Amino acid sequence: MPELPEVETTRLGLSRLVKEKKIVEVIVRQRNLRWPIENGFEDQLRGNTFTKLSRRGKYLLFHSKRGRMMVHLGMSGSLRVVSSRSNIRKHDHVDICFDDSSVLRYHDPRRFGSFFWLAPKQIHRLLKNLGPEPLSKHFDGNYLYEIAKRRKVAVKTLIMNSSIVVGVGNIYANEALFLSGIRPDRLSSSISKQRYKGLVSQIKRVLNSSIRSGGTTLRDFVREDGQPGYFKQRLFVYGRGELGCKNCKKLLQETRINNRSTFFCSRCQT
DNA sequence: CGACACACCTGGATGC
DNA sequence: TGCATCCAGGTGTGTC
Repeated sequence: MPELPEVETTRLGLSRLVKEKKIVEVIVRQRNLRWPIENGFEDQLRGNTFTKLSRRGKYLLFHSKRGRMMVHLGMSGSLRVVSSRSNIRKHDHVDICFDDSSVLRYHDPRRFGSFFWLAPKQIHRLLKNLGPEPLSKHFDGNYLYEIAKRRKVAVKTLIMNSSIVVGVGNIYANEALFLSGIRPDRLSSSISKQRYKGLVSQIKRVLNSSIRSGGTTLRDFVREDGQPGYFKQRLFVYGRGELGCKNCKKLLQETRINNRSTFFCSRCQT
């Protein structure tokens, strides 16, 4: 999936294309996503209009007068706006059709994504335990250090825990640890406050930088217009297992932490 | 409470 | 060509 930059890229791109249009039809071809799409979901949308598109972590929230549609893209989901209802591909699970004949179309081969309808003021249970936004001022070195010193996990596992901070997935966790010179397998409680300040600023930097490039496309992520993101070319470690460190040329190490691919330079990261 | 394995699902790459 | 195996951007749930 989509990590935070890809979700934000989707939000920015979709916003003007879905707002202030009347929804005339909703077609759900596959209800069995990560959680089944509830019966009645379509009825909440039909005749409705999106007024605003926001994001919490990796969840997109489509606001309307009657409530909000909450969407998660899972590992392989993407949303785009197409000009007509035709040309349906395999794994196009949801169509939201507007009165100008454009269609907001959800595509997701692995079906780890999800769609929910939220009543006004309802806070979904999946949003209740989320940590701060990584790009907000609430996420800083002091905050992360205070949590880290009480935990006994690898620092990479720490920053990928959405109850501590949202939006840092496997790609950007690898990148931010490289940029701040911290080995991903270091025990969270063994790292100084100063180094956490550096880590936090690199997390913010890499996420912002990727949003500006339209996110990272590895295989199937596409933006709202069907174009890939261009941040892949600027990755320092993720997916570069056989290659040398871009900084010192030493061969990168590849390992697994929490069963996720992990890349680092044993010279530049300590 | 924290740590961790496992679950959900398809498709692409790789190896025999 | 076919089949088995492994791996992939996430994260909630259950168990200890």
